[in-house]
Amino acid sequence: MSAQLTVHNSLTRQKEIFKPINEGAIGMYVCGPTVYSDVHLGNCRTFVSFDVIYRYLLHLGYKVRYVRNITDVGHLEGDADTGAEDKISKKARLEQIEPMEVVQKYMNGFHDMMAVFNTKKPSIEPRATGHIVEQIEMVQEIIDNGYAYEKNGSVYFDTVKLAGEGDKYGKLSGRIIEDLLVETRDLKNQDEKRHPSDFAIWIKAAPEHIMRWNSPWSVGFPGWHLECSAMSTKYLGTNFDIHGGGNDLKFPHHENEIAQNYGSCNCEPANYWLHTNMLLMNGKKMSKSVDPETGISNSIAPEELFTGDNPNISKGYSPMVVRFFMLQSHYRSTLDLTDAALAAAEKGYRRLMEGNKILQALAPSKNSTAGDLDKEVNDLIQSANDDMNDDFNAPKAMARLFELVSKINGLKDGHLSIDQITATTIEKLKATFNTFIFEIFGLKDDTLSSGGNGEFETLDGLMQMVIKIRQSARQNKDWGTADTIRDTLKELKIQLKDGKEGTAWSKE
RNA sequence: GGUCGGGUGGCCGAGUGGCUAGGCUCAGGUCUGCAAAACCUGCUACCGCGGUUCGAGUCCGCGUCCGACCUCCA
Repeated sequence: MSAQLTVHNSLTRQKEIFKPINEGAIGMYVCGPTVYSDVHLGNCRTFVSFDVIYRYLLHLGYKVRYVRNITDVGHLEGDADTGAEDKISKKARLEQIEPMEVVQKYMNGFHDMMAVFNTKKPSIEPRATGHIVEQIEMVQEIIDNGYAYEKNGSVYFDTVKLAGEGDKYGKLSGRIIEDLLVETRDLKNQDEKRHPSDFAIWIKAAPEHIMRWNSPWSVGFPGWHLECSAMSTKYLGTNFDIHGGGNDLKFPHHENEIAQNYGSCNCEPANYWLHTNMLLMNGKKMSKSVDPETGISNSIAPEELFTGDNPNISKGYSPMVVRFFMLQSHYRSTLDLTDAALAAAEKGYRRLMEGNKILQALAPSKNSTAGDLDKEVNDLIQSANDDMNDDFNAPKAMARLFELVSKINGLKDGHLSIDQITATTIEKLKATFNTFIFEIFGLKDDTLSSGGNGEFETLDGLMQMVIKIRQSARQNKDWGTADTIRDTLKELKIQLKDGKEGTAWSKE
């Protein structure tokens, strides 16, 4: 716990004090999606995790250039050899449309989903096809430096040469070249490679391959790993602060990225590598294959999660509930998505939002003194900040907020005395909640009618009228009318809460 | 087989040497016309076996189970 930001660096496998290259500014590159199909829910978790990291860095006052690419060429099915097919190309062939149509369609869908999850847009979102020139230049540099060789129009990275120069190849993933040799299966066109662990950085296009560009070596297309090296270098420089991505990208993608950067400029791209862990469902990896016993597949699309139209869940959950659910675990831990866990998250999310509403309406006492409670509250606020500094420990910071919610409810209930908290502390608490919930965690309060244009005011006015009518019925002991009003509202998913100081309402 | 990471109370999930995580569920209570909400109280766990230590979910060793990557998958 300290005021200093520490991050877990995958490269060294330990927490390190974060020091940006240029004071006050941060360059961050995160591997974006390959847009050949609808966005995967696990992918959403990764980007929500990095969204919180991005938001927190901004909150700390850093100027952040956040680069997240769109992979629209080069990601192959199968090994990166000429026998395999580009994912985008394949989809275009199957759907009989232009590759760029495939890309546009799924990129739009991806952007929509990112908006639904309330993630901030990156500063730059470069596309691989828009940087073919840069990639060809990088291939040439790597060849010139002797780290790559051309064979039959394709260019391969010489992993053996790099591995011979210390720990430069395999450092991130903990792999050594001898192991790679043993593990590698029978691959097509292996004879073009000098070593099985070598990987393609330029691939000669097969006749049926639609996406192709001219290059000094052949009409072809860049290897998948190359785009991230080229684009991160272009927008963040040869050495930048943070590189992130899903855990599963560590090898081969990120390892090869590092290799390419060494090969082209003998420099290590990022100082800190951050990797998010996987999202599981019912304790297992999500998989579209159907279980022969149950007849259902262990997978769910984001839309299905919202609508509830999936056998793995009992009802739909709002995007903010899902985001809250994701925030309750650390980004480096696996997260198990189950119906029960989502239901729990939904309740917790509402408790947090309700707590904040009560807090914001809280009036400080005029004759208050800083008692024990004042200190407790200040300590909890400090802890929440410290937790975020400790490798972005959002779940722990969240726990601190819930402890504060407990205090807030106590104040509302009269169980705790507001005289024990100074007006300054109340103001600080209000600001802290708004900052954490909306700015850092990126949640939105969807328990309110969020239509804007005074829609909420209208609804609230109506509700106050209904509550008044019910109140007079209650005073006349007309329980039938009072309960009819309550039950009817419940059907409309509006809950009435009878308290000591009158009745409040909220949307479920 | 190799590499990496895990096994925490009914469920989810923090926590790296001694101090209540938190959310949800469940049980009892306060309040309430009844209910809900809110509040209070209770349920006090750390895969197994060794070891280090005054003291270990927390460090070390072995075993065991699970997941990821190595092969398309975030």
